[in-house]
Amino acid sequence: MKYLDLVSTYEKLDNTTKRLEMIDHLVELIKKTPTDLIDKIFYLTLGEPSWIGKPEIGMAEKLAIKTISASFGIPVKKIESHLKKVRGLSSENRTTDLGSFVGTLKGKKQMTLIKPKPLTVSQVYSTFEKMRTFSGSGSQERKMKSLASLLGNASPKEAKWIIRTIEGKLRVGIAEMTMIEALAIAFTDDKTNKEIIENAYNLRCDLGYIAKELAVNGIKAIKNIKIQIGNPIRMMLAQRLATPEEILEKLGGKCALEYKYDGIRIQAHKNEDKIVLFSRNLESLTEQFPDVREYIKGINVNQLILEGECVAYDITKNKFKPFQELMHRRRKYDIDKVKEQFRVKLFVFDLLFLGRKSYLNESYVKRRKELENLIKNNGLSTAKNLIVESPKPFYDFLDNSIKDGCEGVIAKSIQIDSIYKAGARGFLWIKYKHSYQENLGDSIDLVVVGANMGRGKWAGVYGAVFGAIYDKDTDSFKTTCKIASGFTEDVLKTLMDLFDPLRIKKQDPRVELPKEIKPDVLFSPNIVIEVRGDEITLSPTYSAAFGEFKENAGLSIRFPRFIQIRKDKNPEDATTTDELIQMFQNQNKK
DNA sequence: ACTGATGCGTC
DNA sequence: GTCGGAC
DNA sequence: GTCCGACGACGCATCAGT
Repeated sequence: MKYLDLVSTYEKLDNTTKRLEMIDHLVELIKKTPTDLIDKIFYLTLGEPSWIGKPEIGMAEKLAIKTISASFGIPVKKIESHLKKVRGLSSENRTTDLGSFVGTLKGKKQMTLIKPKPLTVSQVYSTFEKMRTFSGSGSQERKMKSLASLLGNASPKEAKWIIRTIEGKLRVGIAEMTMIEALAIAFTDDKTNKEIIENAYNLRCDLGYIAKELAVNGIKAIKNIKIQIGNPIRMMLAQRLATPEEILEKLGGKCALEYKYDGIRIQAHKNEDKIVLFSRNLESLTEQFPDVREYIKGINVNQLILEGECVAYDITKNKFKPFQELMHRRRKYDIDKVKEQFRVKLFVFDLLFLGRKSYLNESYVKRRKELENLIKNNGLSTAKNLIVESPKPFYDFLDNSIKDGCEGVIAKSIQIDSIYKAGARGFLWIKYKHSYQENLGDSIDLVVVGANMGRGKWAGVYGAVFGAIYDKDTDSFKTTCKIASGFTEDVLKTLMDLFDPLRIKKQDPRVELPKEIKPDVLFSPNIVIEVRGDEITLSPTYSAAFGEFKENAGLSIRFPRFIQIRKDKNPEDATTTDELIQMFQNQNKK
């Protein structure tokens, strides 16, 4: 099979936003793919499952640019400035990426050369597989060589999509759910079968495998896919709603509330003495948390799958440590040392498998009850919970969760149909975070001092904007975060016009930008925007309130999002260093 | 042995 | 993680 | 309601370059 067959599907997908049309194109592709390549098609377009343990390719935009620079003899600087220019220009089409650029380069070069033989799917796939295996000194060079030779044999269109694949973003508007629907139609002529396929995918988490199984053994085999201890299960996610009242209504007037701990989610599998741990995205966490493995080992059951939130805990102060500190535990080396320094607790909140039985289709109430029977006297706790039937106790429980150092609550359906449903499907779980409460005092006003150009669907507008606070003592503006979320397309366009007259070539002397941060464009400090965040964090990067709480650290914002432009504010009216310091102190008192 | 750049994972 | 857009 | 893809801060691993 030619790689061009794949590429032409990509091109078609790229030219439409209609989902039904996309599915048609995918069905056509799947139908003409030989059985032995079906899994590879899936891996090339969606990526391979990470829990299998293969190393990543370890190559993304910058290294792709370096490769292109070497093989076409164009300086890296020139490619980067070209991209910047082109990203600032057009908006209608999505041809402003590195992949398209390579395509045009190839186009020019090929005028004089003989057309290369078309690449095959296996050729491209196996080159990527080979690149994963390179490591150690000189490995980057070898990866670039592999990529360069692939590009050398590629037509302009092939080159474009090879680069997009390497960048890790096809950006054509399809992902797992669309592929599943296409599978159902292609192999069973009945799109309602997507539920069966999705169900199997939830238990196997490898669409390449599912697709091949479907191609070889049909839908019957898919129905037979069952939980295997040691293979992760796709995690159930929570929806969001704006108020506790809405949540209660959605869940039928009553629900269970659980603390939403600020840590990382762990799915633990126990088979006799063998324990494996998975993250939310099904990466292995087994090696990182030997202490968690011990806790699980202590449960007196042979086969078990459960889920919980793993939080860093300060034993002497008897309270949680910030999420940032838990991240010290996500490491490969010195685990035994760091495990003492950052003790960890696991708050268990769900049971998926016990003995020989799947609990996925049991109700929340039953799963929770079984869980509470299991988690006794073995170093584990269940997530704190309460059943509520009205807003008042909801708010009280929420307040308590914040006082106890959590982010908020998860509301869970206690109806009979409240099964464990993988993916963010349905409204059986609804999260409500402290930060959703529209407390005006929680937002901050930042001066915009620069921006980066957007990519993909944001080509032609700013992709992110740099925000700074005002430091009265030094009469200067200190950056504290980038803001990219919360903009509508209209606002984004408005910003282009608004900042056009404020563009400057050289950095304003009153603005302090950390050297790690590289804006595409600089603005003279003028426009103020309102920004909301979940939390103020200690920052190794930003210079706002630098050194105030920690050596060589400033303050930044977790999950910053744009609220509105504040035309009524002058740059000197922005949130000040003192105010930010005050906010940080208040937050840590809780 | 160290630093900076880059990638990739958590949220 | 947050968010908005297209369906 | 679903699905998708724009983009955030931050910590660790890896590699190139010194």
